[in-house]
Amino acid sequence: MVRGHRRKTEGPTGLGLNLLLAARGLLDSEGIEGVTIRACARGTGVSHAAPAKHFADRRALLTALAIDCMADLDRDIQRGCEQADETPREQLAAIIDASVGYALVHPHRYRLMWRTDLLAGDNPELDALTWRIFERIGQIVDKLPPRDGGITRDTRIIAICSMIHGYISMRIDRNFRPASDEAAPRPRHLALVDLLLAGEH
Amino acid sequence: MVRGHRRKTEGPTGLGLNLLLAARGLLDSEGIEGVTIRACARGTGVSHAAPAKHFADRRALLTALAIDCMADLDRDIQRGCEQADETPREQLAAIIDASVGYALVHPHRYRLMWRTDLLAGDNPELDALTWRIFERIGQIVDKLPPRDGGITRDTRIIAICSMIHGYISMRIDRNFRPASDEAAPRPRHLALVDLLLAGEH
DNA sequence: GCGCCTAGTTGACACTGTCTACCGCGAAGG
DNA sequence: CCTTCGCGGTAGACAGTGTCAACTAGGCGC
Repeated sequence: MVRGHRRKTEGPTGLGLNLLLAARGLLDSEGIEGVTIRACARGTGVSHAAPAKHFADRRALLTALAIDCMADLDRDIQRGCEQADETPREQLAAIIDASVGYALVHPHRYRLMWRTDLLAGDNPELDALTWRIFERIGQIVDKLPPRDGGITRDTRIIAICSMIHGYISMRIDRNFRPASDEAAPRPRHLALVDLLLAGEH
Repeated sequence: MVRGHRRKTEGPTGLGLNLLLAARGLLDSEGIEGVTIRACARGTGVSHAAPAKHFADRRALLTALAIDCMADLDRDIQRGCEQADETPREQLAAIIDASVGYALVHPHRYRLMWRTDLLAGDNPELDALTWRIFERIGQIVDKLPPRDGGITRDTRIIAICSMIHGYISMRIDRNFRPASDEAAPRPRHLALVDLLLAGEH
């Protein structure tokens, strides 16, 4: 499968890395359905069964790819947060802005990351990355005044994540009224910040 | 393809209907990947190429199935709304409750409905159903006091839909912290109502 | 009765993931 | 230096898949 001893927790090496590169290209150009083991093999100039030596099956390949993408997204978010003001509102806006931006530029990547039905079920690495992003939201929640009514920190995090994720998903999947969104004067996703922070001050 | 004259706008008939039934069964038991043309044909006791006479390709089959499911969901939502109080809060809670309920009982159906990348791109029937659900939210927004800050009606609708859809998607795809949700004392999705309506009164 | 069209049939093709058997080569051990 | 062994690659096969083409039974209009 993969060489036994490798320093630390490092991704695939050699051909495995090239396969992932090819997979990413296919994902961007043809969508998830286009990421096939054989197509990756062709794109790397290697026989159709070679990838099996690096990825147990297609799930494993897609999972590795999803981890890559999730790490990318997390990096984008981090960069955005660093360049923004420290206030909760600006931090939240930065996260939303970075996420929406990433998803609109790489829709297939965003879709893949969350399609856990296509990925390996038990995946600590992906879970850790997801948790990191959630926790960024958690830090924002912590800066907000506490809420009454038995609404827990977790619930507030989930609510924010849900709205962001739902908005992005529906944008990507074109579920909104025809182009009612793309043409908005001020990017609509920034209005979400106002709505999320309503009644918080 | 389909018989020329049919009264009004009616779904497939005869074998086409049985194929859809088989498809729904496969969707529920094996997920989207399991809904294959040949499996539907087998389940209906017909040759592997027969479905082509009723559905141009797999997309068309999945699209018809998605329309069925969306109509189901809409019916559930309607029933929920009718049994609830007229207040915006109760109406919104009813919509969320019905949607979450439907999605948790039929996760694959809910997933399929929104995977427009798998469905036929141009689909007025599905669009109309989606719009109907959106508009139910719109009616609730209309009952709320107006908001300042250049937040349009559309934006408010989109925000609410986004949170609901995002929450459901992440529940279905198990993206939340391990089971942190299923065990909540009061169903967490009802807390979303409070958060969505924060600062609205 | 004659066509013709509809809805089904079988068969084929290219593609997929996955399994098996093979093989070459470099490193380890004696 | 020679042997052995396993890693990373190869080709080939198998069961699926969607889709297309050719064929056929049967009912309808004329």
